[in-house]
Amino acid sequence: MSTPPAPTNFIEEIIVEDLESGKHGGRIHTRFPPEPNGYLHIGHAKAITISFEMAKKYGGRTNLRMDDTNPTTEETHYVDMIKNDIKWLGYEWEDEVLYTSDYFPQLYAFAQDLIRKGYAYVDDSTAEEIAEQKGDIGVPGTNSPYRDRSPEENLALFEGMKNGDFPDGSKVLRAKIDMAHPNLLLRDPVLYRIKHEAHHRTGDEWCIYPLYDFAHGQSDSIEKITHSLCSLEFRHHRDLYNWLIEKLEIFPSRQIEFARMNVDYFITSKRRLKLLVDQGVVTGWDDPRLGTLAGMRRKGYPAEAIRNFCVDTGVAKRDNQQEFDLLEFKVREILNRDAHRYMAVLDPVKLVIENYPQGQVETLTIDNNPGDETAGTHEMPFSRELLVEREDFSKEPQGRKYYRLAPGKDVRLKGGYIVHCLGHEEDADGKVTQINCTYYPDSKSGEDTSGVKAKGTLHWVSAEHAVDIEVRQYDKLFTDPQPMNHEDKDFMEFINPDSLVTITAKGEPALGEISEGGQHFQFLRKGYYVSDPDSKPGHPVFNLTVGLKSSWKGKK
RNA sequence: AGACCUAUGGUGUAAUUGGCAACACAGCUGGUUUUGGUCCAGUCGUUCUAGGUUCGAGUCCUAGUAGGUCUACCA
Repeated sequence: MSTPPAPTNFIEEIIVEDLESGKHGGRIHTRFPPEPNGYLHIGHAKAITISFEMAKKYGGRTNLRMDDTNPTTEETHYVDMIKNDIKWLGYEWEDEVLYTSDYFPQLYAFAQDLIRKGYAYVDDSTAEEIAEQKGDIGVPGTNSPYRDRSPEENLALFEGMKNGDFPDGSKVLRAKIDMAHPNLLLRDPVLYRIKHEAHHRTGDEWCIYPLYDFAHGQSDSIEKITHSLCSLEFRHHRDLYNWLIEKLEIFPSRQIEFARMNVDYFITSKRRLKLLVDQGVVTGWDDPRLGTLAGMRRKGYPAEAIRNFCVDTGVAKRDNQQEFDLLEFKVREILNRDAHRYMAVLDPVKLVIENYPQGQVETLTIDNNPGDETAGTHEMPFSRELLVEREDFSKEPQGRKYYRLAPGKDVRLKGGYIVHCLGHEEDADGKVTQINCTYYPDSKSGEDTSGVKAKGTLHWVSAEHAVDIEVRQYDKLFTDPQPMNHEDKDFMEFINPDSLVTITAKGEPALGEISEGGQHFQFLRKGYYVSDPDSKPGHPVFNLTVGLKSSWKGKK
């Protein structure tokens, strides 16, 4: 066997150790176990990345398993969304999607085994009574009065539970461990509860359902998962995970916990996400302002960028808070490489080239990506009347490092000519209505013999040929990077009122052809944009993915 | 308060397992550029505290401090 790749974090160190010691015959098998009751978000992306990449790196496999043990909250709809999101992220699971619910018969048999061995009992206590029996942190609990029922009686009662002889909440199956254990989870945890409720896959077949602690580890074991990776809050569950594996004498999967990733401006709490959707703060679970996979996809974040972000932020056991800047860097990194450059003027003002022939239209060739020769070119019309960005003109520029339009300045129109700014016209309110220029006929891009030097280059569109495009200017959803970390204030108080500003902009003609979502562009000098699924023929819609980085401190 | 986990620049992650604390992002300077983008160069700044072991400690030991997790018939 060849030597395994060098580990880059503590989990990989464990994997390498296991590989070298020949544990499980050198087999590596991980799993991602979402509960199908909500949408996947950036935190899940981290978990997915860790489990899938780890297996990939060490020649292992990864299962996708729906952890569907609670019929009350789970729906098939979510299963479909989850599968779609994971595929989009770029991962393929082993074989078919697996379901914890497929193991219900096996889990039931495990429970019977536990009962026979004297490690579990049926308890008639109410939920409140069980809570009381738990004791408290640092205070031992008390035994349930039903704790010492015989295995025979327990077996019969448990079967009765399964057969629907008892109403919801009247009985539970509990592990018999230690009511004084310092880990509260080992104070006779509930293993099975009665729920006369239809399950999204097993229908009415069952009226008892296992709880997480009696389903998750057992499912890992059934699938012979070697390394079960989960987040830190499950640390205390590991003691129970191991106890059950030991008592059941089943395949010893190993649980390893890592710190989950937090990202500035993103909320990952299912409850809060739902609140934002229900209250109409955002338009849905796929709103581009949310940290859901569906939202980030709609915002134009490439899957590759999200994967890189998750991988490059590493794996450790301390709480972490990732800066939004890094995520945006990862997004720009991919988009700069891949996105084709087009021109769109967000806040247009007319620019007239006085010495350019009336009615003349030239077709100019624009590089799709100056950093990638293979990306090709596209054409756009140039004419006497153009539209340029209002902020690219100044009546009285401040400072000598001003490269844009101002009286007396020379500026290159990207892919076209250099123009000389003469002045402007304005309305009664002092608002600029037109910029007047002349152009240097021998300064055409690619064949410039004018000798004129223009420090600035601007984007533009031909007024006559430009098309209306709907542009959704997204900004961060919150005004605070960690809106839920304020003890005195609710996170809803930090909603950014300007997180979405919708405008009608002027795009170059080619943008008018866009009629479907998911196409990435760079609007020259403005930012990266993606066409939105709301786009219709004749009505293209673009979402701001991320702005271009700017080192210009003159404005904004 | 019991138990468990964690502590390295502004953020995050490394450090050949006891041997010159590095990489990325962010910030700041400058250069290139038909995007004030990209790219390139430079720069800023770090081992929670106190003891101890050792020729030598971010790493090992002790004590403290700080943060996190745990008392659902949720996962």
